[in-house]
Amino acid sequence: MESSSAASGGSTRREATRQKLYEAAVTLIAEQGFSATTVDEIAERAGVAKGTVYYNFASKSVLFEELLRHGVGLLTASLREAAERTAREGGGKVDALDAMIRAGLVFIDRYPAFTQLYVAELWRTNRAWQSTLMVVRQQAVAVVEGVLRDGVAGGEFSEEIDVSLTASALVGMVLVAALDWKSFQPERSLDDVHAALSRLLQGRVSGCR
Amino acid sequence: MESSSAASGGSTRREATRQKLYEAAVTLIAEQGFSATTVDEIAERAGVAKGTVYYNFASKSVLFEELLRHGVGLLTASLREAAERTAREGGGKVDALDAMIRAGLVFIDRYPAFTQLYVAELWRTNRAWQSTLMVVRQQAVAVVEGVLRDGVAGGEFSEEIDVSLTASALVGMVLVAALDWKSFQPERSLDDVHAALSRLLQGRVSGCR
DNA sequence: GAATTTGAACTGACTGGTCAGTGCAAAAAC
DNA sequence: GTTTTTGCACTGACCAGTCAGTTCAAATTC
Repeated sequence: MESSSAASGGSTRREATRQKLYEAAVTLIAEQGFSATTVDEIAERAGVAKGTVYYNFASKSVLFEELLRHGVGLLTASLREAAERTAREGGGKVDALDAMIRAGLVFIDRYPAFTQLYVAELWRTNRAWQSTLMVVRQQAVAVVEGVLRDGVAGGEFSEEIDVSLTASALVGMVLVAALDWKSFQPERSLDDVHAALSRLLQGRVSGCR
Repeated sequence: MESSSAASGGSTRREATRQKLYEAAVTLIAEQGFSATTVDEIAERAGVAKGTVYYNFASKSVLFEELLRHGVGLLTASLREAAERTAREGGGKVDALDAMIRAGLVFIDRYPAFTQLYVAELWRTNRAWQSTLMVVRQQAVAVVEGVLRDGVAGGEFSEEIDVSLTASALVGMVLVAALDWKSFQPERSLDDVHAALSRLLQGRVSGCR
């Protein structure tokens, strides 16, 4: 009979409160950082009693860790989807990279606070959720690396390229450009930003005389 | 007879303790974040009493702000020097960009903790030192933008490029690649990393078939 | 050149406040 | 009638910032 649960993951009501808590936590932590954000603030912004936070999550750090997992899961899925879509449509690996750049921009456009918070935590050492972060980072970067590797194997990219470093650099390019976009020129359109990054990717800035 | 001070900037002893405090603070804050790092920890690692911190800096945030200013000052000077050197040696703007990439890598190689901490704070809003951070960021990015602008004016780069976005993207490329290098593949050489990024800059990954 | 003074630099115990996490009885939702 | 949420008082640890007192090297005096 499965009692009162929705299809997959537990009761709907509970899921809704958890979602509210995620949303409250993500913006507050993006603004202030993890330690500077209090559980009382999170509860207040979510419109929920403090006790409810602890009814739903074992601790403040657990809430944060699940938030990270949840967010990066969305990003990874989106990147993977973009790569697969171009493959289905018969595009080359350059098109796949370009589509992933766009997917990254769309993600950041939609979840700027999450991105901000993720970047702020990624290279920290000595934190409780460091291992979670590493796992989850690898999932996302692996998608980009996969496309690069396939491109090299298929002769579309030079054999000289360093897959993992290039993947990091591409991620960095999109990440920083997008965060600056959102922070300092939020009025610009996504297409505009995408065009600028495409141009850079294809070496039309400094190569290809 | 000018009493007990050394030539220019206040007593030497004081300057030495401030330096020790900077060094202690930068690593601790890079590891744990600003709020999670206590003044007691900073004092202990610097081998100094807590009171000394407050004798030398008005508050924890002021210490941090001065640290930021100090660090970004070093970076900006280094980028500017790289650009000027290539100009003196008759290199083009592509060479200047390449030299700045190297200068960025050298800086991050030398001050990884500072870089880490800077990235973690850069896109936060609502923090006391936000305005300091903006000013200081602009100084560094402006150097890259200047080279791009000159390159466009001199016909070396396409007129289509978006200067400020491209500058952000380039900074991001170097930043993320270097942080990943230091965090996950620290055994690699700087030349190696530099070569990979040069290749990407010159479009030899996906453009220029 | 020994004795004394000066003051910048430093010390560390202490204070007042903040915050994660708890406990629980009653209400609401399902 | 079970699950979830509420409201709120409470605890104990932790921490930024303070301040009365100490140190010591250079300057001054004798």
